[in-house]
Amino acid sequence: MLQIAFIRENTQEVIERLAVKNFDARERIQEILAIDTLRREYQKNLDETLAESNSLAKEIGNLFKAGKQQEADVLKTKTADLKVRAKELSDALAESEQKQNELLLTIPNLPSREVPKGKTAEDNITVHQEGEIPQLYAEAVPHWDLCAKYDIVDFELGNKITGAGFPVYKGMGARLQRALINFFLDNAVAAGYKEIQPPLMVNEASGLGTGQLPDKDGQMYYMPLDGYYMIPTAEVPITNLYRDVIVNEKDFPIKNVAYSQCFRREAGSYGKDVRGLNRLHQFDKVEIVQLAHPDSSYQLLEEMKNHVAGLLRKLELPFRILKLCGGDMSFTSALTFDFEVYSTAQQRWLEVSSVSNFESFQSNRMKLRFKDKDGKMQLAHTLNGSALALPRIVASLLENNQTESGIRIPKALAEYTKFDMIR
RNA sequence: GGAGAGGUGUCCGAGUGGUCGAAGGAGCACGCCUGGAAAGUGUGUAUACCUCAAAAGGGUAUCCAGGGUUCGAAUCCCUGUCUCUCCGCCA
Repeated sequence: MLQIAFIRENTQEVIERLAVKNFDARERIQEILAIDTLRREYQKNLDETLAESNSLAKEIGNLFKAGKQQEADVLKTKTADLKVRAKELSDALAESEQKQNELLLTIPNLPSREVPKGKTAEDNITVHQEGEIPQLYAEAVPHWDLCAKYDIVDFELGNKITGAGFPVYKGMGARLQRALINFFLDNAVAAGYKEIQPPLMVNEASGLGTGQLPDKDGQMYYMPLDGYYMIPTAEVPITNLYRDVIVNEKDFPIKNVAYSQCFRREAGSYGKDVRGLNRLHQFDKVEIVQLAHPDSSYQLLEEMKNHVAGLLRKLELPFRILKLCGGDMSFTSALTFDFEVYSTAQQRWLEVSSVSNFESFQSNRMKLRFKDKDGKMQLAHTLNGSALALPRIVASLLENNQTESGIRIPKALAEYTKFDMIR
């Protein structure tokens, strides 16, 4: 959430930068500013009214003590009017505050100044590419066929038990999953991230904190009986660990890593994009999250990118890094880099990681702050990235490493799987 | 799920319906003391919003949350929520 004071003082800049995200904020901002003026007016009047009745109450108390009943009673009639007025004003204030807040929640984060203009994924900029795209033998097939051939991921069984998008991992498939999770976690811990195991369901306040709500309501699974949401990513519980927290400036950067299953309704997805492991309702992901001092958040974003790149290198996967254009960025992000690995049998790039700096957008929603050197309260910056999401990594590992005699497991990973071929 | 007890500042902890943003302690910060440290000692130590060009200052709110009673609520009443204890159920 953007800060109202910032919008008030930098109205034109806010509108211009939001335009990079293809968000026409002109009308909305005017509306917010109008309510802001009104809100402050109510606040002022209410404060004055309450100040008056506070001082009258004090006087009445003193008169009672002095035994001056009658004089006290006279003042009492005065306070009755003030009370009515205070009630009206506080209702009006609460209403305008709520309205303003609702509107503010609908404004996306400002893109950082280096975000390229653009409307769709076509306009993203490839900033880096490395690794060789392997030459496959003639009968090479996409991963869903490999999954069936080696009986490692069973989509049919998942359909039976739950529904589409909930695969069952079997045998070496299940072991490969477990190996990848440990591989990713170990690498993150070695890089200084503290391992956390969070709840897989969160309450509404947490959804609001990281920005899934109200923007992506409908993309999360919801448990109406208890009012909980299944997490779409560990980012939600992990970042919300610090909701309403004043962290110690000396502790920056705070680095956490969590493995979790992720649940996404993926309403509106269809076609070849959802084939096999390409898009699932339940999947596994290791997520890294950092809380940072505003001065160093972009430096840390680079560090996170390097970490992710290092993982892909160890897995010997060809990958590229995209800087997302304004139109392809998420609601909450200020700058995002996507990592894509090449899936040779599908002949397409698959997104396996998204690394973002949210600046103070999430921390303002969460009231995640720190006291700076001058003793002033400041919002921290939050960052996160996938390191990594499993399904498409598995897809490309299977496809890129398939041979006539089985699927080769990269060396770094074989230490974890305890097998180097899937046969 | 049933019964009971309780939620006060960074922490511990006091609190009678008015003078309580809140005693006292610990912690922390800065100073004095010391060769240095400990001890001792002095001062300070919440957040949000409004007001003010800014700072200083001032106002309002906040003692789990939301309502209510009252001229006045940390204190009384109601609801919710969380924690603890006991019982039940259970991986």
